[in-house]
Amino acid sequence: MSPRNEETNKQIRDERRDQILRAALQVFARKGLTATKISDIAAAAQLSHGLIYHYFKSKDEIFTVLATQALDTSANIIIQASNLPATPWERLKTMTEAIVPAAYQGIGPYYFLIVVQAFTSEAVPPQVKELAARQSTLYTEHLVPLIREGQQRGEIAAGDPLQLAVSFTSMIQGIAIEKTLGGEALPLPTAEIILRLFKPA
Amino acid sequence: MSPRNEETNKQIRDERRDQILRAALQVFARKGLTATKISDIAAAAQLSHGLIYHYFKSKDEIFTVLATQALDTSANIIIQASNLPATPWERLKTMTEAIVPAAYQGIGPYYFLIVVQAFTSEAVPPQVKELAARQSTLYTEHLVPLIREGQQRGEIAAGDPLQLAVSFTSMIQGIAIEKTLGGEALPLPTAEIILRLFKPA
DNA sequence: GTCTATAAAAGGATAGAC
DNA sequence: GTCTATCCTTTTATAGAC
Repeated sequence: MSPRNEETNKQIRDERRDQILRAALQVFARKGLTATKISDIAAAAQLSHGLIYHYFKSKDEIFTVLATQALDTSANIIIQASNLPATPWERLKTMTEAIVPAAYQGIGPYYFLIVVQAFTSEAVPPQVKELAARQSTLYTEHLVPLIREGQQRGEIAAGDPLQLAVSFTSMIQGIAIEKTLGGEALPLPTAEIILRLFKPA
Repeated sequence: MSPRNEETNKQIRDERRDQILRAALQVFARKGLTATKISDIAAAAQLSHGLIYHYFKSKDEIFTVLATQALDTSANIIIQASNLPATPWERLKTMTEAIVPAAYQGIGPYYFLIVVQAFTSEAVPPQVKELAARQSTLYTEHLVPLIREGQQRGEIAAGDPLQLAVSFTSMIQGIAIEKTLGGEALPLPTAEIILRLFKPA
């Protein structure tokens, strides 16, 4: 029980935990929660399935951790950009340009797919369902005033602000889905194209 | 074995088959293929689970039937509108206005969710995966020339036609997802808003 | 900390009665 | 045509060895 062993062990534990989460993220994104077997995660992480249960209580717990990370991250992008000292249009632009790379690059798309599942599937743990619902209202609470303000300044097309907000989030989610189809790399919409949804006629 | 009994039996069989498919459509859409238990479908259809196997060979077969219906229907909308005798913009408008009610009304959204699953989940039967891949190329084969033509006429914004086609299909899929969140009825984008993606600056 | 072997449960699919 | 009871595979989760 020397201090050095303690520390080394903690490092190993953290490393393993991360390893499992990284592996689970990709399998969950591709197959969904229920279709993912613990043995799938174990294989992807190159660990025995027994060890998974040493680090997590259940499959649902792993999914919940990942979904929480994903939902929090996306919420933070919205909130941060909403509070910038800039015009509504510029804030919307900044927001979109922050989301686009997150949706397109690296492991970002996997997280988006987890979010999609959190929103769409009833097979998800209740805790995740609740969090998703809360985040959904959070989006509109930040986006709607932003859009309304932009409309008053004539920067954004007229119409129901909530409808525009829904259009925006729909587009983002749709892109994340499209991103996963592509074994071939499809050319995904740029921030400029997405922002056309808000352009006055 | 009188003719009357034969006919009546056929009616009953057709009725039951439809009943099962209708029930399965909604459960699959909400929970996904793997998370849906045969007993879920049976409960939704108000039939015993044993009877489901009298009409279908397996859970996968039911899903495959529904996915095929859904993918064929969506492909037909694209193809039909593509071949109209009208300007590219008008064809795109017709197409969008045909998709919007299909995505918003009645059981349409459920079918869209099945399509989303066909595209995104690896847990889906291989046959469905192949069909989805084929439909995906079909979309672009019809949309890309349409967009290119519209660009030549100055009706559609410049840029990679494939990228615009992907933007369009992403938006549609995203809307179908958003539609299912809403216990509360969210105001979904109109065809007019969707078409802004193609509007020249 | 990690693995293998085993128990326990869940769910898909079938058989046979009505 | 329909249901209930049963089988059996799959998968989750645990126990114990290393």
